[in-house]
Amino acid sequence: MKAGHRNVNAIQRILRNHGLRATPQRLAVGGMVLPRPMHVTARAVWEALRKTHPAISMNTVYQTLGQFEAKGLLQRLEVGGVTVFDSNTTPHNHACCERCGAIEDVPAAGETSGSCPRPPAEGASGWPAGWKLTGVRRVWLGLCPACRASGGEGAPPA
Amino acid sequence: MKAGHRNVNAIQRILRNHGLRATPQRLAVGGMVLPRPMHVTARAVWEALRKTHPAISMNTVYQTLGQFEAKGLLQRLEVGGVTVFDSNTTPHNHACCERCGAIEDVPAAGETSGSCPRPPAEGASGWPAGWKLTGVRRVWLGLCPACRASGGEGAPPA
DNA sequence: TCCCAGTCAGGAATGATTCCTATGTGATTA
DNA sequence: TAATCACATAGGAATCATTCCTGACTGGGA
Repeated sequence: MKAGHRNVNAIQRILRNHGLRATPQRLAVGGMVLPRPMHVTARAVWEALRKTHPAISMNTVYQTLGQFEAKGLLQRLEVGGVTVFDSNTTPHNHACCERCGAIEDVPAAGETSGSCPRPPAEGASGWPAGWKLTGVRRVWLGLCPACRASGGEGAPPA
Repeated sequence: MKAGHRNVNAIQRILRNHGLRATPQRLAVGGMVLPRPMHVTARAVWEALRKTHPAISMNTVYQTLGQFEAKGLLQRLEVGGVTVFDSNTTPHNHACCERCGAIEDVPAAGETSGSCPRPPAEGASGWPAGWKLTGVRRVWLGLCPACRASGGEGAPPA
């Protein structure tokens, strides 16, 4: 849970490698989201960081997350009407719980190989006429294990 | 362009069949979005209907669209950070222009049959452990024909 | 040490969506 | 046809996420 110096140095290196100044705020945001794949909202980051950086503003969090996204360190998702940042930037899909909003990564495997992370060849059947496709987002909808277990198969969200 | 009586009657029938009162506002919303597949935002509906119903409120539009969605007459999409309602409720995918935000339906054909509109068999490789999947949303990202033609292959959104 | 670009915090502004409430209206029943 | 009631509507306030603006601050190079 506690970010050691090794961690901080690693984040610092990542930021500098991407042309970003390693400010305390950015190190804090990076130290929270970059070490492992996770999904967070801007608000969640802000609330978590206020414990260690009481003065940090939402503005800074949004700006920092936006910069991380621009540098390819994060991926922005809009799932279930919520904007979340995903620190897993490899091609993959997501499952979204329709009851609690939980999001889980789903590997792109198990589908027609290459059909998910990359668009099909232009002109293939089903290709929207005239479009230039560059990527695809796939979101599975359903119930997460917790909601499924709590008999939520039809119950409304909490 | 002009909604004839035949059209109004058809909408009226649809509403009643779905247990909804056929009020003028609902007929107006339904007459605009139901006759043919289209993608609209709540605001677009509101602005269009103000011409014929100057007093209609956003509240009513949101509520009506929400009811249509609840009855399965519309499908709600969140694409590119915008909420749009799609009157094509058959299983299909969407292409979204990253420049102008245009949305186009993409038939589910041309992919592994059954892999898109329906989730794979539970337990298949790539299935998120413990989840109960009920559906999938796939969005192709790219450039629409218009933006592509206007040399927008790298230009920023207007 | 001075200067400058990049950062930051705070607050205002914007825009979508939802909530609240009094009033209006369609459908049902007598 | 009139009375009644539940459902709908309009209007406005409230909420929430996100962005914009501004002035102050900071680290690094000249």
